[in-house]
Amino acid sequence: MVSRNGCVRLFFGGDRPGERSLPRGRRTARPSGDDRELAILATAERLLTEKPLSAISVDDLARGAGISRPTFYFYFASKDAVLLTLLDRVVAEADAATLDASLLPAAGPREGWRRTITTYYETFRAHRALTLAWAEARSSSAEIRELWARVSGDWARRCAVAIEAERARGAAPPGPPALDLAILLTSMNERALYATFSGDGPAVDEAGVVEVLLEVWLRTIYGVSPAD
Amino acid sequence: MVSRNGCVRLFFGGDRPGERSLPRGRRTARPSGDDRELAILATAERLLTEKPLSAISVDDLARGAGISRPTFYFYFASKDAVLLTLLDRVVAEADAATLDASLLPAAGPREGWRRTITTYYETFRAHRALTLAWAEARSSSAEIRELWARVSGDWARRCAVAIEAERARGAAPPGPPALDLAILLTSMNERALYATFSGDGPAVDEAGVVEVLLEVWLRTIYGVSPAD
DNA sequence: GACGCTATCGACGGACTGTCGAACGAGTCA
DNA sequence: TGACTCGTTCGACAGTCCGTCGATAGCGTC
Repeated sequence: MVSRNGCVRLFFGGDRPGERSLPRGRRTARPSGDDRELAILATAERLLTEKPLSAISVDDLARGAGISRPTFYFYFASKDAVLLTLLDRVVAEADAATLDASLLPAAGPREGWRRTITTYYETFRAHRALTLAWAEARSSSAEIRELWARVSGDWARRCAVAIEAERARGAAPPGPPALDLAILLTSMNERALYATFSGDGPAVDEAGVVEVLLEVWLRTIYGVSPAD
Repeated sequence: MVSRNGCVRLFFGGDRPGERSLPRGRRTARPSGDDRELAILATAERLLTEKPLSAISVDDLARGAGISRPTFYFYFASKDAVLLTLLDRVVAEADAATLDASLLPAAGPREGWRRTITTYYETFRAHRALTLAWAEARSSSAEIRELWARVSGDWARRCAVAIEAERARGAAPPGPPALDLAILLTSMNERALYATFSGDGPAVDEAGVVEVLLEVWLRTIYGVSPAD
């Protein structure tokens, strides 16, 4: 009796929403394992829009998917594993969106950076509940922490490359190491978007947050600081 | 049988470390309630340097303080209440440090903002374990979330006032609402320091983080962004 | 010396977790 | 046809943690 995990993640890694394989007409008496899996994932995403991750038990997920608690463990090793699978999907989506955005030609730096920030913003806004759960689970699950570290590390490295390019072509002045700046700016985006989505703590309102973020990015990358 | 909480928080609010009242020589047979309280708090702070908040049980705290688990509940309503008490102390310390820093005259803007950021940084660095626990508990406890919201809100408002003053005296150019900028910059500091302290995810190293943060603040407050 | 306040703990009930082992249905192969 | 496997399911168990109730014990005090 081996858990199906791992396979699940690979499955979703290569999957695009709405592209499920065929068994549309014929049906076996019992729903298939894949249906169960999807039911668990759907239940998780639905419940997360209603209450925080910590208030959702394995039993909730199992009942929501129409199975018993032990059966849940046949599909996923834990509640965190479900979240991880869900996040893999969002990450894939974000990567695709970033790629698309980077292919379009930009009118100028402001336009280019605005698109970069907007892409990031829209991707997570589209999965607001998941984003909040992600932040919550980062404390409790090492795997989720690692996934996050990888994603935000990639993101920061990509931005650093872009900053260096701007410096190389003379559009941006020299300054602190580009990677350090990129890390700080992406950290700011992460934290600011979390605050805006969750609504606790001081936050810039949802309508204006991208423009203000953009302004901070532009001033940081293209501006210079005064000498005392 | 009423829990002592609330009183506890007031007690610590007005307390400075090392200023305990007198019974140094004489001793009652049983350690007093205040001793127990302090023992619990000390145990919590010690254990937090060894493992994350989620890995510490009420039983751990009780045993560490030399009492049984039910007795723990005589002193604190929950594990989170202990953390809240600890955090109140750090917040008081941070407020005092900020006040001290704001009284010194600064040589110029760079020097002034550096001191502001350094104060914030040093205060939390001095209680690294607590800072990480704080972030962890923000998901699970509404009270801790509110304390955090209050503290970081105050902090952002104070910075906004300073930015407006710089604009008023002509040292800083106009730009987005000062409070929005202040919220983003303080969010950046918060997230960046957490990353630097915890070491997971991309982070600027501890030696350099204040200088790079400072550069982002200065460019954002005093710089201008290019038109496309 | 009876009363009340502070402090203490054993024991309980409840929520949740993760696992073990039995069982059941569907396909396959002798 | 029966036996054997494999994927799937769940009841039941053991374990951890939590928060509470009720009994009790010392200390001050009126």
